[in-house]
Amino acid sequence: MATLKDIAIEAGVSIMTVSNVINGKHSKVSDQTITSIQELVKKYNYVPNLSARSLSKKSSKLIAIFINSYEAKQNLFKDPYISELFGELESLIRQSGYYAIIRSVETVENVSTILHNWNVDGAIFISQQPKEAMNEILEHSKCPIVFIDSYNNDNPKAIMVGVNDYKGGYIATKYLISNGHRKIAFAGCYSETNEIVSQRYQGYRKALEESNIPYVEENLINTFTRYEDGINIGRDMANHNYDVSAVFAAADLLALGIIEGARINGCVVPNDLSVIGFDNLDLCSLVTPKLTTVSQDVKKKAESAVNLLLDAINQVDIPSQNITLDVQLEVRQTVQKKV
Amino acid sequence: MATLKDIAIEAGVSIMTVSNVINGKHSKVSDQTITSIQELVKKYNYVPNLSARSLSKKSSKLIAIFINSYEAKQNLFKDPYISELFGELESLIRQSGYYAIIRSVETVENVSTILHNWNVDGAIFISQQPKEAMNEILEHSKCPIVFIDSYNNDNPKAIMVGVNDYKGGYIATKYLISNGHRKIAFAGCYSETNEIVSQRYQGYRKALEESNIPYVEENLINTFTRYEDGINIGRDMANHNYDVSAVFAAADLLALGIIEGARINGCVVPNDLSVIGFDNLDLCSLVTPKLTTVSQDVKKKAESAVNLLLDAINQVDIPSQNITLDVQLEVRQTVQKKV
DNA sequence: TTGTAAGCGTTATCAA
DNA sequence: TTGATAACGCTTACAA
Repeated sequence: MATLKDIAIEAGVSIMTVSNVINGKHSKVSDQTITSIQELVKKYNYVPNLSARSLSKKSSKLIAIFINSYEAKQNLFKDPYISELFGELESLIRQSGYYAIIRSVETVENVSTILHNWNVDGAIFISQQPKEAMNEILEHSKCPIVFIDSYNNDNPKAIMVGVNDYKGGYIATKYLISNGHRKIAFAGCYSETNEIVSQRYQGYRKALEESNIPYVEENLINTFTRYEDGINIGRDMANHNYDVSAVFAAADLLALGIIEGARINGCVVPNDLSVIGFDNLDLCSLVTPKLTTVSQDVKKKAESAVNLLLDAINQVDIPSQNITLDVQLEVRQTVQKKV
Repeated sequence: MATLKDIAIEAGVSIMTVSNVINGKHSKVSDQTITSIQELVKKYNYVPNLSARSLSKKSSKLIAIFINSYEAKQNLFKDPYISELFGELESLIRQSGYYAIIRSVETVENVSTILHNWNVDGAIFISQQPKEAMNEILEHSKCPIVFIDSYNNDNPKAIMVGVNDYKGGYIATKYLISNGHRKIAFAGCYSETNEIVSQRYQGYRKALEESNIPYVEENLINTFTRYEDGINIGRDMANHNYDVSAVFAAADLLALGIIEGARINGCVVPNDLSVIGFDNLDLCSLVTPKLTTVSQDVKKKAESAVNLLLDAINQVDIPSQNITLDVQLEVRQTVQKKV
């Protein structure tokens, strides 16, 4: 591998002159030497050693993408929402001239180690982090970090990108109610620490309340959000283990599973059961019946995350640290008027 | 950030002593100093600067994962097979003490630049590469590279991991024939350069030939392999644009799309049409009817790739450079005896 | 058991 | 416009 030194020697100039040409500081070099050096660069296929550059500049052009190691003991990349988001992020990072290092993490220590190991310029978390973890991570790091889909109002260092989960839960439930449903289940991975789902759930509760529909505890179905989990719930619905005419599922995959599980057991959506999902995966408009769902714009989410991060890296003044993207209802075919 | 120097000063020893402790070369340091240094390491949360280490060791502990930028103008991570494979690879790389850098690439030059920029120890391609691209990449790189799902018999430097695509096409078609089908379509992204699909196709042809079934050119359906592409094909099948009673689709997603497209248009699988897919995604056994498919073991594929790569990095003698994993037929519910 | 010196490839700083 | 020098944080090789 050719180095600056090699080229400098062959060109009969100093290393710094070559370095300046490489870095486009043309004001500091004569046109003559520029062209002669550029030829040599081409001839030897010179590419800068980024470890060396990183060492000397104290900035690596690396962005770390972190993801939780497992959920339900499963490769998280099997989740189509996560994969799509990841693909968009990678693409944007590359187009911005950065390099993406991907890392699944189990503990908080893992994170700061990586951050310092590689002198990364910034980081993005693509799966939700509990508030305590966020605070600990932020405390130990000096580079900006964007958290996607996390909630934390207390820490000013936290840069967050998310969607209006509360509104999502609200409009979905409202829509079911406006279609005459009053017995509505909420299905999702509900827990104190899962703010996303809590928010969607709060929106659901609010909509019920506004219509004076009494809340029924049994209608909160706490579950993982994989397709197979939905299958089980759909089966239970078909078997009338729940007294509901509609379900709001906090993830499309879960909703699709519910529909399938119900169908297998003789309960047809939307005739016998109305279902709304969340995410608006491509799949929603391809299956039958097409899934009515709360849509979020994954591309925009990725863009917002990368833009915020780059602004923070470049110390651009950011109007607001956080971005909450809007959601909207995609009305399709899985909700029917209750007669 | 604490450095070796900081710790050395505080401990009143030389940098090298600290370095030796960090690297576990305990034979070279007295027990006393070891413990005192280890305390300081903990106190200052010392983590080694891997850029510096990489620079001086000429090895980075980085493994690059490459993927083609786009297919059908689409984020490739939307493909569940790719995502799952990627997730497994990331996990294995991490567990092996390496760091994964992910990069989508458009041109061959991109690749060698990254390889040299970061001094990566090895690389893995997770989407199929044409032979010429492989050769060019290998020529310009000195680190070992594993190609998943690529075909190249000519280049001894190429390390390849794949599945027996030919056999997959063969057993799928054979199974359809044994169920009385004689008019069988092949659907896939067929082209001269797409060896995977060509192999599956050759297997299909071979099976037809063995049963003296004349080959019908119209039954080769050349298509992208997304769900939505399948929808269109299924519709055409329902409308009898093809004179077939069965389809072998070169990807599960495509097969599922075909089934759905057919169903929407009044053609029920397996009663009116038999379908076999390829990959054995989790989804196959969750949908109705459950998809009969040629299964490949994605986890094993990822393991094979990482193991071969690590062996090559560590110069372990490898019995064979290449691994071809077996495939088998998963008989489920989408093939019916033709009456 | 401990330490010294040189070098990895680059950039920043300052001098010529 | 060009170059010399030091520095980034670490490891290798060798000396004490």
